[in-house]
Amino acid sequence: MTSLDDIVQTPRPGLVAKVASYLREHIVMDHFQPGQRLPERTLAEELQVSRTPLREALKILAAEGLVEILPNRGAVVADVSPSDMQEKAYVLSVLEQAAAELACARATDRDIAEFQALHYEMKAAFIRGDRQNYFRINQEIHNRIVALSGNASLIEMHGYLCRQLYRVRYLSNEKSEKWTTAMAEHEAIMAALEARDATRMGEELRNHLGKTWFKYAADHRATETEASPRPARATEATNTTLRSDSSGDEA
Amino acid sequence: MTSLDDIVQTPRPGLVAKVASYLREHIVMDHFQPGQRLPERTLAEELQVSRTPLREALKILAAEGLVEILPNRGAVVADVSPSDMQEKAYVLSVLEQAAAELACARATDRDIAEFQALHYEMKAAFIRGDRQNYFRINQEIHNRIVALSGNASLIEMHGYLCRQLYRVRYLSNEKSEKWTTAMAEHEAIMAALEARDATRMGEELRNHLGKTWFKYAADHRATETEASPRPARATEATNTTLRSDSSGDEA
DNA sequence: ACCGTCAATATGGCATACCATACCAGTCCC
DNA sequence: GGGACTGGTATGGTATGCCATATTGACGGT
Repeated sequence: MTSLDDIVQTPRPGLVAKVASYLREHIVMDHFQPGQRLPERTLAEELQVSRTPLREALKILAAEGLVEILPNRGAVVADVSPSDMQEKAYVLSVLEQAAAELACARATDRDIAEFQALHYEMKAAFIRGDRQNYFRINQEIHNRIVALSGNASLIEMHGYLCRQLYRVRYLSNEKSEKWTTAMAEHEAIMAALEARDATRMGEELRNHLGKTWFKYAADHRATETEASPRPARATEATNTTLRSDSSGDEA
Repeated sequence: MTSLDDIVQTPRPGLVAKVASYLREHIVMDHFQPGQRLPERTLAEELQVSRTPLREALKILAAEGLVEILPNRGAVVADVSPSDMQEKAYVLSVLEQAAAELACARATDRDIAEFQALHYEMKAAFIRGDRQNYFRINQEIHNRIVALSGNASLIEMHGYLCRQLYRVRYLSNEKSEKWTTAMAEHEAIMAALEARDATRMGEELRNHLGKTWFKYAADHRATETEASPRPARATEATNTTLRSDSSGDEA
């Protein structure tokens, strides 16, 4: 009970919210293996919380599709099959297309300038071969397009899908050799935005996402047989992380 | 509030799932006023369950957007503003458009025949002035189109939005005088499906939904002033939710 | 030797008790 | 007389204990 005081320093957002954020983060960042069990007692002990907030957090994550709760058998990290992936990716592309159309109409010159800046930042990372930053900026651009749509529901559902796809999206980025074409598509998207051609931008974006995920599917099928190399408990270092952050996410 | 006992006899799918379904049903069917508080103890007593499963159910419903949980202040039935409504409806139209395109490609002759049957059933209800059945069959048709898309994620998100819109959707149906045009639009949708013209069907459907919701907005603004059967407090508390959206970047 | 069944243990589900916080009312001081 | 502060009460948040169920390993029968 020593470290409980550390937690209680930020009693504002509620414990379950913290636990949920923490688990969400780790699942999304692929620190937990898909299919891995999440036993309540041990996890609760590791996180230094009791089972009740943990259970409620798991219910939230289940509603978000990140974990699966099997009746009387506990929670496991959601295992998203490649076909699920493709379906989700399709919906994602539809949403982003719609977002692009809205964003095109709403974007100020200032917004477009910011997109251009991000775009060239990403291009820089691309040229340097800096996949980490490329990936991050890429995500940022997509998120901003959706944010610019101004449609809260659209933003919410986009986030929902992104969380489920983040893990594999990242891995896909690590592997793919088709960086170059993806970059070219981004150029086209930017051009459409600058021209404020909503329809074209939507189509380019949807096409871009479609290709990206088709590519992923190919990569995945290739490596599927030799997967699951590590059992990976991956639950150390937890005690410090839970309480310190999560005061304000956002941005 | 009596019927939970029937449910509680079967401990099969878990109590929280039952409580969640029960509350979801009642919220969606407009048996609870938007903004109405859901005090844990009294509700738990009424439902003959303890607070723990009720709390977990509320967390699920919060993740589904049907209730709002205010930190340290409890849960209230989500109050969806007209602008929220329109945003959600827009996303709904986008999803159904996409679903229609997929469905057009996948529908068998048998499926199309079934749609025609439903369509004429609906037309019958229309002519009889039977709004109840008209509404039900209408929903059924839309749901089947989405189901036919074969995309589980699309179906899921469509259901998610429908639950949030059901209440007002129903009320809108009760009031609107534009039945006739809606019926005509359905005719056009059917025609496109029969012709297996995916693009046209998508556009017709999206247009149809767009009009429906525009119409709703007009109706709602007209009756908004006199539409408070209850004092409807808790309208002030909408700004601070514990929900942490906007995760998708940052490493 | 193998399969089926039973029991033991581990784990999730639910209830309840306790604690923290927010809201409200009453009083006291300015 | 009004405003601010403080104590009480109502309500949500968290912890824990007990019960139900599922899984697994061992033993006995075929």
